[in-house]
Amino acid sequence: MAQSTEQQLLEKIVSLAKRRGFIFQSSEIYGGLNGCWDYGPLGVEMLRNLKDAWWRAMTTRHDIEGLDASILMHPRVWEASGHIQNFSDPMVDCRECKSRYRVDHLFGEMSEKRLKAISKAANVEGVLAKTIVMESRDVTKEQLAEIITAHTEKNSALFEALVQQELIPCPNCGRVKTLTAPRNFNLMFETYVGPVKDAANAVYLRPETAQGIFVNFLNVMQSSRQKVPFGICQIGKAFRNEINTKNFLFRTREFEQMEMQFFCMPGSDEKFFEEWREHRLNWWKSLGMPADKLRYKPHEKLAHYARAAGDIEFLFPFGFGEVEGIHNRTDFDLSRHQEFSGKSLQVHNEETKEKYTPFVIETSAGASRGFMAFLCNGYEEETVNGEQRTVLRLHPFLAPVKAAVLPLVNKDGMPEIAEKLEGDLRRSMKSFYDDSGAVGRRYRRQDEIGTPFCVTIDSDTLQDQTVTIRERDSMQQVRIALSQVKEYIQDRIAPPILL
RNA sequence: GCGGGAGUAACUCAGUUGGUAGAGUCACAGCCUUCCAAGCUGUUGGUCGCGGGUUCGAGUCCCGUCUCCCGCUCCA
Repeated sequence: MAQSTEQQLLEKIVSLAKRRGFIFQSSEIYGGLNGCWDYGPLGVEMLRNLKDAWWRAMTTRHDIEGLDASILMHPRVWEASGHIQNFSDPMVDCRECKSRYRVDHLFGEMSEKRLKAISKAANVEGVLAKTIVMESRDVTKEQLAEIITAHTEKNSALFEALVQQELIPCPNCGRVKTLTAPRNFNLMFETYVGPVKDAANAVYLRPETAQGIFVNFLNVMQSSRQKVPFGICQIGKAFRNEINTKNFLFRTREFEQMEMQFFCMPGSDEKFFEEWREHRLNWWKSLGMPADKLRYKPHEKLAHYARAAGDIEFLFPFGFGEVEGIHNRTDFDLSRHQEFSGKSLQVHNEETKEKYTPFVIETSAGASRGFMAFLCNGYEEETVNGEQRTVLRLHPFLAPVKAAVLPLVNKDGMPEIAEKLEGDLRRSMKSFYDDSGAVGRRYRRQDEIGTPFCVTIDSDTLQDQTVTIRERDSMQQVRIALSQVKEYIQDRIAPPILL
């Protein structure tokens, strides 16, 4: 079957990423591990640059503090956050047509008649009788789905009975009694503290970095002498046991987040949500993403904690995909941690002399996804003088190598001058010395890894101590004094300025 | 988890009815080269994804499995 152009593009990027040392498959010599990837020498430089750009954009503000919380946290954290309840969905398979469903999604297409029959049957089991829903007599699909799902998580007997009574057919093939017993899919990775594997000492690998920020809210505020409104930011790994990984780095089980939680007064939350949404979109643009490959998409269904939410999406070869989520988390998290820990997380309002629980605006960017997005955004093939040129148009701040130093030919002392210059540059930026093959070939090699500047030592250098600097995207050259090279490049690889 | 496609050198791929694993690129060592790659010489590099089976003999046939891509499903 013919592959789409987009598919070929992604494969070319994956291939380049491996060949040049950006991304390798995890444990490759053992056949790989599903959805796990390693960052090679160039990949790790670029990833660090990306994280650095984000870290600078956050922590150079007066109202944001940094944090690096432990990946393992007290298990109660995840009860409070709702992950233990909401991150495990009962799912069923159809034995005949092999379709898979979340239990709560099974009721969407059902007829009123069938719903009533289910309600009746379920009520016999005494499930609905305990709920408020029955008092209003009319059970909506959503309510029924919620009740049965919640019940099924604890005990699957009712669900199985309903299937056997031919009340829940497969929505796809329509056959009855073909659905398997519900199984819980827990999206959190579980491990054990101490050498004994026992449910009593089970802990989780964090599925988001946010909770480390919430539980440290007061610690940070007091030690840094901040006052609401202010934010706490953190970069770190998070883990989700996804059913399916997909699209190279896009959906993986281990990934890195760049999160900032902004604490504010209730009532100011909507204003800060808008501000941060704008600000974060601008950040992506400031690193070279064109407006037509970025969009903001509001969530249609809101999570249990959110009042407003949306995604910043980038146009990947496979279509638009989320690179950052913006959420108004309200006071949900702090309130829950207050409730579960018994510790006050309220702050004092100096004007009204009252205590309140701050609202939180979350900006949660994917470092791994962002990395892939910039790789895809930068990749370009073009024809120059009849020859193909592959170039990674990365923002200079993101580029893994900032400058290559090349002797035009390997004689007349050019290599010596070039090596000395490269040694000087190396102290303040990632640089590379290359003397193999024709200079044009060396330029193209640097283009392929996104090096923004190539400095060439030629015969003029021997005469007047000047060199050429060739810019990656335009391929234009300028001639400047050897002594000016470091300053010239440093001016042009600075982090973007964010307004 | 289901369906489809793929897996042979670091990369892209050939490999005929089952009969001694190949090319180009890349890399490395030289030569050549005075500004936009694919000139010359040489070299390194392969458990043919992995494990079984059939066979005198398997990259090739059969079974299982892993990984990647696509589509479903999933993605609080």
